[in-house]
Amino acid sequence: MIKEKTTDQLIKELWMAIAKLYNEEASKYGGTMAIGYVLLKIDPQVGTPSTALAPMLGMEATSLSRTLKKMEEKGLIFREKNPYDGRSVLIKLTEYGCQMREKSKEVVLKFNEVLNERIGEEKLEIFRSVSNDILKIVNNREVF
Amino acid sequence: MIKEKTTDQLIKELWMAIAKLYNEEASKYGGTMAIGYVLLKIDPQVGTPSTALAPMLGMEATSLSRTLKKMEEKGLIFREKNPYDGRSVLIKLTEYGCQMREKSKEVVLKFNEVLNERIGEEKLEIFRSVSNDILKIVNNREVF
DNA sequence: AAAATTTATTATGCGTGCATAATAAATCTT
DNA sequence: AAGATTTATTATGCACGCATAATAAATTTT
Repeated sequence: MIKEKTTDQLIKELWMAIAKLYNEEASKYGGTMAIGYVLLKIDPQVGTPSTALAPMLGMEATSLSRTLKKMEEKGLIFREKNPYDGRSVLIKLTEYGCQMREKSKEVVLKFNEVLNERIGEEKLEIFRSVSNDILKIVNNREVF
Repeated sequence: MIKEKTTDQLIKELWMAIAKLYNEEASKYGGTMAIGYVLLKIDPQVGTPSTALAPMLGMEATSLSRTLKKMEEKGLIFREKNPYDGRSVLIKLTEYGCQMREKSKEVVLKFNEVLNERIGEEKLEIFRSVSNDILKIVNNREVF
């Protein structure tokens, strides 16, 4: 029997809790967590190439496709042809999308602000550094 | 624009990466991440009351229901009536379930062992402590 | 004991990510 | 320019968590 909570499960619970909180906040103005994350990565002035979004979000392009479709249906974004590469597309925010982006930004900023206050910059920096180290170990498959 | 990666997104990416890794490992012997986690919480000798499982896993009982059903279909567990509380049920491992539990245990132990080696106990302990602090802040809704 | 309440479980639907396969459009070869 | 290849996007299905509502069974109240 594994007595104390393992680190992996701790990370799982932590992320699930944050996701739940973010979804609660987002649902107050008709959004979702995933949409909020995407909004934040779109440049409100000039837009962002669709190909750049997935890497920025650390996720697969295929996973993004559905979310972008929903965002288009909700009137948050529109697609503009990139004259330099006809396969890629520029994702741009609508006026409504810009407003929602601000809401998402507030939530994320507020949350991270609270973390800074409550945890303290020093410990939080160690936490972030260790997170990055684990991420590298996992992504480079240095475990199995 | 938020320049550096926010802590929440770091946690998201970290968990997604671990989940992916665990799913890869589990799929090698016909399992899944979620099933692995449940298996670990079931006492191989005397079984575990179904009501105790969700809290141990830090998840909702309703979320567990489907996974338990699949585990039953796969022949990993069976349910035994609890004579002391007819509403609750004792979840027990089959022989096959015990074997799979060992496999899951190996994966989790190995992963956490590597973390200890590579990160170092001291930094890892800070990481875990901060994780718990953030978890409390989020679960107590001390943010919004 | 019958009715009301509590508690455990299941059903259903949604959101979100992954993987694989299929499309579609551009680029490269010849 | 025609065909082959690469690259971006979408389609589909699975896993997994949540929420809400519906069931079912026990416990408590009367």
